[in-house]
Amino acid sequence: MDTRQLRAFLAVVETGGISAAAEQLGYAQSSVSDQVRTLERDLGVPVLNRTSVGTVPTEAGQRLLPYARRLLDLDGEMRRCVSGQRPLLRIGALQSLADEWLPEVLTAFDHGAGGPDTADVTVTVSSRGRLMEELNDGRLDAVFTLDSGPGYDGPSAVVGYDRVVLVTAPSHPLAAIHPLTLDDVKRSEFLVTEIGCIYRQCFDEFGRDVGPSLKIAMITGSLNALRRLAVNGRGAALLPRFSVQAELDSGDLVMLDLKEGPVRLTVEARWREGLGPAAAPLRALVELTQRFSPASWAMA
Amino acid sequence: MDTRQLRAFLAVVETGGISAAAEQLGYAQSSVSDQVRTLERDLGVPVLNRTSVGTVPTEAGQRLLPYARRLLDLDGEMRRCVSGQRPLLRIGALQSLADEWLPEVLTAFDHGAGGPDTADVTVTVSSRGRLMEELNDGRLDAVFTLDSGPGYDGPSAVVGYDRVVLVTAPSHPLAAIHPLTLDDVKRSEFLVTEIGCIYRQCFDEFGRDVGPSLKIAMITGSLNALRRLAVNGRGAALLPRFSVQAELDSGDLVMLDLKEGPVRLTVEARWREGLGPAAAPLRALVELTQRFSPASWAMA
DNA sequence: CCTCCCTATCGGAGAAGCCGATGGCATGAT
DNA sequence: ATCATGCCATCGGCTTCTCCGATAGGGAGG
Repeated sequence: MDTRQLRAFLAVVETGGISAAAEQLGYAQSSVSDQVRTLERDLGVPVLNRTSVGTVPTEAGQRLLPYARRLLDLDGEMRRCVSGQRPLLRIGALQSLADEWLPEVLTAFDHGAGGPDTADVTVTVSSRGRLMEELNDGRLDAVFTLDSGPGYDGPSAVVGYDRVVLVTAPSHPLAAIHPLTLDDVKRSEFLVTEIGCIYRQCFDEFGRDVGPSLKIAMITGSLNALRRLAVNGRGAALLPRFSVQAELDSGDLVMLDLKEGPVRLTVEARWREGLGPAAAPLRALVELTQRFSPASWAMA
Repeated sequence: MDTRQLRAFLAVVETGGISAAAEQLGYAQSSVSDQVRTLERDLGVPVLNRTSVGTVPTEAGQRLLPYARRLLDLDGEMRRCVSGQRPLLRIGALQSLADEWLPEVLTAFDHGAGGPDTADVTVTVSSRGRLMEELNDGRLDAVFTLDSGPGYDGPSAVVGYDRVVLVTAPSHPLAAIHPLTLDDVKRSEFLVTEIGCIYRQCFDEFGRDVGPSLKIAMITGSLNALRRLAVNGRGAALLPRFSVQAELDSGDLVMLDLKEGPVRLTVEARWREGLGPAAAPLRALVELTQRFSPASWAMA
C-alpha cells in the first residue's frame, strides 16, 4: 500500500469530494478516483459513499481516518529522523500568547535553555476551538491555551496564571478616579476583540456583571491594534496583564483601580501522547515555559 | 512510499542480506535490490552498507528500523480495524505459564470474562530473553514472565506470586525423610531443565546454596517430560508450584520438607504503549489474570 | 589464482499510475 | 417538465514503475 492512497483518501474526506481533493493534491479527478478505488480494493472494504453532491466516508472509512492520519504522521516523523534532521515540534497557541510570550520562550529554547534535546518548532496561531481540533487530529503536537474548558483527556500541565486587567491611557478620565466604581465604568467606552476570542469571552462575563449598558467602542481582531488604541486614549480595554506589561511599566497604560470582576486566567499546555523523538524536546519546552512566566505571572 | 519497500528493508536487515531477503519474500534478488534502492532514493539517505558478504544497515538504516516496524504494525492494525475484525493481541509467555495457567485464563477471556472488549489472541512461547526482545521490537504486544529482571521501563503489573518447590514421587527415598536436610538432598539426583530456562536459573541459585556436589540426573527442554520423570520416581525436581499443583493434589508428587532455598517467583505482565484498539482487551486480560491466580498462588 | 557468494545493472514484459474526455446521475433552478 | 450544474465512474492512451532473468563486478577464503 502506498501513502499516496492514504493522502488521497484524507484529502477527499477533508474537502468533502473527490474533485476538490484532486484539485488540492494537484491530480486529475480520475486519478484520485483511481487511488481511492485502489485503496478500497487493497483493504477489501469500501471507504467512501459516493453521491452526486459529494462524498462521505463509510463506517469503515471513519475507522480508517485516524489510522491514515497516524500513518502519515509516522511517515513524516520517520523521514525527519532518518535523514538526521532535528525532530519537528508543531505547537499551536492563542494569538496573545504567540505574540507576547512565546517569542521569548522559543528564543531561550533555541539558545539551548531547552536542554540538549532541541527540535524545530512551528507555531500555529488560531482560536481555542481550532487548536483543540488540530491537536486531536494530530496536526499539532501541543497547544498553549488560556482557561481551556473540559473535553480533553490527554496529558496537560499548568504553565502559569495571569489575570485580566482593565487598562486605559493615563490621560483617560477613568484613570483619575480613585476608587473606581462600576457606575463610572458603565459610562465609558470599551475596546473589545471579535466574538470568539477568549478575551472577548472574558469581556462578556465581565460585562454581564457590569450590566448591559456598557458602550463598545470598537471591535478588532488584532490585540496589538487594540492595545495601541488604548494607549492613544481611545477607551478602556480588558486584556490579560502579560500582554500589556510593557505598557504598564513604561506608563503608556495604567491599570484601573476596580475591584470587581478581575478574571483569572490559567495558561495551560496540552499535548498528544506518542510523540516519538519530539517528546523530550516538548517536555523541556513545557518546563521552560513554567520557569518563564513573565513578571506579571503573579496571581496564584 | 510503499509498504513493500519497508518490508523489503526489514527482511534484508533481519536476514542479513538482499538475496536471503528476496528468497524469504518470494522476490527475485534484483527486485529487492531495486526496492531498497527506491527506498533510499525516496528517503534521500543510504540505509544499507553493501558488502560482498552481506548487508548491514547504515546509521540512518538503524534509525529507520524502529519506524519501519511501527509503520508495518500500524498498517496491520489498520487493516484489522477497518475490515471490522476484532483487534489482535499478540502475547508471549514462558512455557510453564503457557502450559499450566494461560489456557484457563484465555478460555475465561474468550467466554466473556474479559469484558465487552474482546480480541483475537495469539500466544508465543519463548524464553524470557527472546520474549523481551520481541516485546521491545513490537512483534509482541504483551508478555507474561517470571521474576523478570530490570531493563524494561514500559508499563507492567504484578499478576501474582508463586514459589519454587522441590518435588519427588511419594515413593522416592527423599520423601520419607522428615525433616529433610541439605545433606540428604546433596546425595540425591536432580531433574533440571536446559540452561537458559528460568527454572534452571532457580536451580542454579538453589544449587549454589546446597553446594557443587549436586547430582544432575537429566537435562530436558520439556517441563512436562520433567514432571513425568519425577512422577516416575526418577529424581527430585525444582519446579514452580503452580505447574505441579495437580500432581500434588492427586498424590503423584509430594513436596519435600526442606526449609532452605525456596525461591519466590513473581509473575509479571509487561506490555507496550500505544496499543490502539488492543489496549482495552489487554487491560481486561491483565485484570483477569490477576483474579485468576491458581490456588497455589499463595505466597505474598 | 580460482571459486564462491553477494550485490548492482541491464533490457524487456507486464502492471500500475496518471491524464483528458466522455457519460451517468442526482440536485436545483427555470 | 426541462435544463443546467456539479459530482463521480469509466475508458483509451501514454508514461512510469515493478518485477524478472541474465549478466557483470567485487571481495573473502581456500
